[in-house]
Amino acid sequence: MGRTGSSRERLVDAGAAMFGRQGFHGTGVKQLVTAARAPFASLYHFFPGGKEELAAEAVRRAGAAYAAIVMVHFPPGVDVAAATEAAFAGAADYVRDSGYEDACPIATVALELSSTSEPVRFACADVFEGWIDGLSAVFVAGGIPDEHARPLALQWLSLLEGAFIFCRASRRTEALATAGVAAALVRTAQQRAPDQCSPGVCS
Amino acid sequence: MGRTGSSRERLVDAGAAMFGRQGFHGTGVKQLVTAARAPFASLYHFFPGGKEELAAEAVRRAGAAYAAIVMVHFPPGVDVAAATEAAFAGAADYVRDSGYEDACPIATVALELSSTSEPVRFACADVFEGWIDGLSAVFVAGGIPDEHARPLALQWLSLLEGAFIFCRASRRTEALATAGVAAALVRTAQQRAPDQCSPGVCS
DNA sequence: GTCTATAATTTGATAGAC
DNA sequence: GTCTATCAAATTATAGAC
Repeated sequence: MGRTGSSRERLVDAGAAMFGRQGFHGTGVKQLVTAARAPFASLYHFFPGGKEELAAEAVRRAGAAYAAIVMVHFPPGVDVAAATEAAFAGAADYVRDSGYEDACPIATVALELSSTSEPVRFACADVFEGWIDGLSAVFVAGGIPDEHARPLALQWLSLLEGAFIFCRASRRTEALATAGVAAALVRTAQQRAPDQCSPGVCS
Repeated sequence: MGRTGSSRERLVDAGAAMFGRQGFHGTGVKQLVTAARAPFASLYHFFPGGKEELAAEAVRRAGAAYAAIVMVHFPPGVDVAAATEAAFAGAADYVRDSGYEDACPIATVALELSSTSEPVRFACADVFEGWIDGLSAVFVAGGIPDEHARPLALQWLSLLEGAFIFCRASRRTEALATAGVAAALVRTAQQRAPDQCSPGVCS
């Protein structure tokens, strides 16, 4: 985790990494402060709400970091379908290279806490909404009609998140490879006029 | 949970329900035996491997039950696209009606334990593989070319699993509705000859 | 802001009688 | 197979000195 930044920063970074890999309930606060090389008391000094408050902030940080990783594949002017293929291929490499430990940094926490912690659920929803908005924007920039951008982004991200689950359980990248092909269908929408829209690419 | 079946059966049923909703680490063994109305000692009598061994069997039971729920929408002769729309609409109703607590019964456990419990990871992978095979079979029966069936099933399930995550976090059904439209694209593959296959529906 | 020590509870799991 | 009692460890969180 390194020793960069303040104790507070290191706690959030450690939380982003550990909650993402082990989940919320699978990560102990002692393990967390140790990994962060932060004083134990600092956790409750900076986050009076304890583990839950730290998790909410860790989710936001992990979400922002992951958005940046995905958006690297969408520089201005890039072909949307080609970028999609590259993004899914990159995700597959990343999951495999981590020994199938690292995939989506917030999905596990989202599923664990969406029914029991409103602050964390809201943080997850907020991160997801940011991803949808970001993808929609690059889709529009890439020539996708405005009204198709959001549903396509949602389908694109659903394919990615779902495939992550299958890849981690099977320890194979087949699901991400296959999902990437489907996500690249954005090019189909790109080549159609809005009034000829095929069911499946718009909702 | 009822008081049907043996203690062993009730433990597995309770595990299937509670691990699905609260995750593995979020469910305590005491809470579990209480819900199952089973003697505490029975857990370790029937499952010497403890919580982990019970979880592996609960995953298999929950997976089989969920497959049945989905397959209800695919009776012999049904139109695959129509069945897909019905299945996703049914999933959206189910998630909403549960207060966004119940979605995929094994996804949370799969993400929590895929890196730390080989028996549970394998059970999840096994269940997923069964779902893929089952869906592939109904796709083939519905006229999808053999070589397209498995990738389509994987894409279909990835869309469902991913959308579940977004729906639970956002407490809205938009993601499932949108993913359902994309999944219904199977009809596109159905109407194309294998050699004219569009990228996105085969891999 | 960080230290040490510990409170208070819960956890998963076991022992031995019946 | 089930009972009661309990263990040892880990858990989140807090108190009070510095």
